[in-house]
Amino acid sequence: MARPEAYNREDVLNKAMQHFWRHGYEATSVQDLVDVTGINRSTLYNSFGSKRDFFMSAVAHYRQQESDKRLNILRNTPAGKRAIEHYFQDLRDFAISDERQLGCLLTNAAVELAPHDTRIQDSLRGGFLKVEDALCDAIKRGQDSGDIPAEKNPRALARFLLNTIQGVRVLSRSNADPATIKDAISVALQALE
Amino acid sequence: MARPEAYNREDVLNKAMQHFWRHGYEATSVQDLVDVTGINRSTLYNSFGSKRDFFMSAVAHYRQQESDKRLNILRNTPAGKRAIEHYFQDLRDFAISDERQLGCLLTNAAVELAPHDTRIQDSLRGGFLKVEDALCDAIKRGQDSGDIPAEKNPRALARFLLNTIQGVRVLSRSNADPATIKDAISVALQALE
DNA sequence: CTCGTTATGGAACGCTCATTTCAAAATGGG
DNA sequence: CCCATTTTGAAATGAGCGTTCCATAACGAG
Repeated sequence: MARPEAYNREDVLNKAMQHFWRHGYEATSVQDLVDVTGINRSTLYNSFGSKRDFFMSAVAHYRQQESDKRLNILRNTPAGKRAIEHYFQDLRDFAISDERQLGCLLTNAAVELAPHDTRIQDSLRGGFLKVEDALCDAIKRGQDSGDIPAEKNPRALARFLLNTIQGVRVLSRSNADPATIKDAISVALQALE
Repeated sequence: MARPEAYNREDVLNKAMQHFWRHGYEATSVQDLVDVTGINRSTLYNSFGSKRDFFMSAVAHYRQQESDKRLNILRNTPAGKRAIEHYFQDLRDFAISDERQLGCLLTNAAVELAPHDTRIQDSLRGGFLKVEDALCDAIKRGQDSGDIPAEKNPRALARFLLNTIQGVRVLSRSNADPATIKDAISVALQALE
């Protein structure tokens, strides 16, 4: 009953997300978004709202595509300790091969925008909490099966691991020596012993 | 033999640093810098160069004022383990009382700019390496005095602690729950046992 | 007191920013 | 086949960006 859209929403969101991920929010102009997504300015404003709205959608898209993909490793591996080791192995492999220095969109956005935008801050803290909770569940599974010492506080351990993840995201975005990242992760995982 | 400067260089650098620290690079305009430092536009360009140059100077100023201040805790406490504990206690106290969500200027700059500016990236990596080296020295002192297990790899441990610091900087900038930061640090320090 | 030198104030530069406007184009139901 | 509805394209908006320019002010040396 009306003219159909000439673009694919998923595709556009993905391209915008990639650009924000690499360049950050402020350094990305609406013109950049027009160029990289291939859609028209009007289409952008009609379908995705303001630049800030578009960014929020890109963050949500990231949480669905990238974040959840990695969280599922954590949730779908029954053995808790193995789940965590697998998760950090993936994190390490991505970090040391991250030649474009992407880091993590959520971490990047937190550092750039969290102090000035509570809407984004809340979304990001929600994303971090999901990771913390998934880690905590995995730790408890590991304790139940005897792979992780029962006397450890699972919540504190999960928070520590979340903190370690954030550190790795910063280091890989700064183009740190891969050995630094490897060492940081392998020492961190000693906390499970 | 010529007109003297009407401003104090240290004072101007300090005010600019504070503003960049809180707002980041891109979100800070030259007009903001003029307003916050009180100096004139011409004076700014004559004495500090471009906005990017000014930012580099602010980062250098931060490394001298803030970073070195904390590094001296690490270097001046003879007992290595105590030095590290004291350093992290300071980090924790700052992080949980960091209501303005400043985080660390070096970390913030790394996340925002490192992938796009090798000049800044090199400066920041240099700053991180100084922390890593100071931690490594402190660990070795702790091992010599028997406070830290001798079988631990001091370099790997130092890198792990550096990574932990970066994580804390991200979490405090995101306005994380203080308990999260406390847990992350106290579990991390178990690595010295 | 004057002159060379440097700092200052403020206007002006051209450009890019995020956002809006509006007519033209493209559809499917009646 | 045409009309109601929505998307699309391109131009325009005004504000703000980083940077430059130049006349004026303020000093120390001679």
